[in-house]
Amino acid sequence: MSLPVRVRFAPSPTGYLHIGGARTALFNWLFARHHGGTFILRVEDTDTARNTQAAVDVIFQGLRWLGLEWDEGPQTSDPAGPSRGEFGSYFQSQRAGVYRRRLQELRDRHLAYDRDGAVYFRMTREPIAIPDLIVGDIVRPLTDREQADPDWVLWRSDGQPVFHFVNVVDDLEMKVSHVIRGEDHISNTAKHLALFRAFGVEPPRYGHIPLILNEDGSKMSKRDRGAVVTNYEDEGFLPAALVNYLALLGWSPADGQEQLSVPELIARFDLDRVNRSAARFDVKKLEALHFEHTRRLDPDAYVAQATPYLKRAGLALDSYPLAYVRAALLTTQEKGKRFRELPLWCDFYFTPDEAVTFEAEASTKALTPAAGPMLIQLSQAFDAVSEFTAAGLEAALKQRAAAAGVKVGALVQPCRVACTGRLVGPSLYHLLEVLGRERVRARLVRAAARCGSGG
RNA sequence: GGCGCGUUCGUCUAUCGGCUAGGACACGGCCCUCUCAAGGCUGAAAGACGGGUUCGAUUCCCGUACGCGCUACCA
Repeated sequence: MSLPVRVRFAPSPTGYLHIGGARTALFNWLFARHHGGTFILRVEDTDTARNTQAAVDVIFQGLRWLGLEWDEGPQTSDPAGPSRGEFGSYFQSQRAGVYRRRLQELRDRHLAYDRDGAVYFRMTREPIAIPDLIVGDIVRPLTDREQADPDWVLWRSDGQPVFHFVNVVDDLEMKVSHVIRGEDHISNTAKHLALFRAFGVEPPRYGHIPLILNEDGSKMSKRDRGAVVTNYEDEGFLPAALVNYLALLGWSPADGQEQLSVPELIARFDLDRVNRSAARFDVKKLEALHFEHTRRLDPDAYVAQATPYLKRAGLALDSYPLAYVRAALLTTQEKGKRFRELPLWCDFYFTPDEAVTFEAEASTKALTPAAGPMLIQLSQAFDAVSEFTAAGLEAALKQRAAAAGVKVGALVQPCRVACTGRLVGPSLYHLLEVLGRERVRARLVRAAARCGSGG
């Protein structure tokens, strides 16, 4: 590893960022960060019919959400816009001159020639050995078709260079040291190696990583929800959790530790512990990691992450004092839920007392005729509490239960439903404290009246 | 069809010839408990198949099956 590490992620802007592409980007990024190298973003936008600036934005947004900042590459999604790095442009659509120059170079050396209006590469007739950092050394003999005619097209008759050519030229020009990409490119590598040889330069080192499959083992297509990175953002997964999960698909640290922060991943990631076999995507495990990462978040970060999702869901957070919003959200942190489902756990904080709605099952189970008087008594007991805190409220409620000769649960559930409208939610005493004396009183009284009427 | 890559509990994985095959997620049971959880303890669960090599194979080699990739003037 004498040369400086330079790796690249080279997506084609097709309108979405594939989860497999995201993991390829992640492995490249981790490898670069681990070795103090450079992570390059290059946009392969040669398909002018399909590629749009909006599609480029989707990729940028996905990478940024995951925290995969690039050291070299475009600064804006406009192909003609500015870029960072000395080897730009980083949009293939802007690099026609480079490709033409390189093509001429091959022609001058009689390694490229015209046939039927296209330019062909004079491919080696020998089997090609592909050294791979992950799969091991592979020898790929020529296929029967290649035996008959090993040469292949570099430049189409319509005036466009082909993928294999621009890919190699760019890796060469951008001084890429390691190519980490999906194993679907493993056979293509023979062509790429031959091209590097034709240019008379040392090829990069290759590492082909296995594919990601659906949960049922089928191939992921763009139609699969789980294949699209934005869906994970919409669902409210923590990016650090997705990064952690993705890293574990095909790679594992020597000691088997599974919860890893991004800095830990950077410190420990390397190619020698990457697998060779395809892995299925298991949302349950992602959820488990999301749970762990979420609980470990510092309170301010948790509030900052959760807030946009709740606003998007229509909760009027802005109508409440910041301290109240913060306290309310923090009662949900230990639940470790996806942010998308957070409204189920905290919408009652942001609902006027008279507008709390009771779920049908909650109402029948907890707001029984017998519960009415108990709620009134509980309300009075809470009024008598000097400090309206979780500890004080817990003591008061337990005292009330003992005095009434009922189990604590017989009081807890009616109280919870009265205040939240639901049977599940954050810790009761904590949510009462956050709601405060006035709101709690109003809700208990209102629900008590409802008990009498039989729902 | 040809060539290449892959194959350990349901899932992700550990194992670099000695394994009573370990961990995590998911699942079952028990405990704890203000709901749902979480947490603690615990249970069930794997080496695709067939040959070799070896004192000994999950580990090395070959074959078969299955999956995937490439085999384009797609990327």
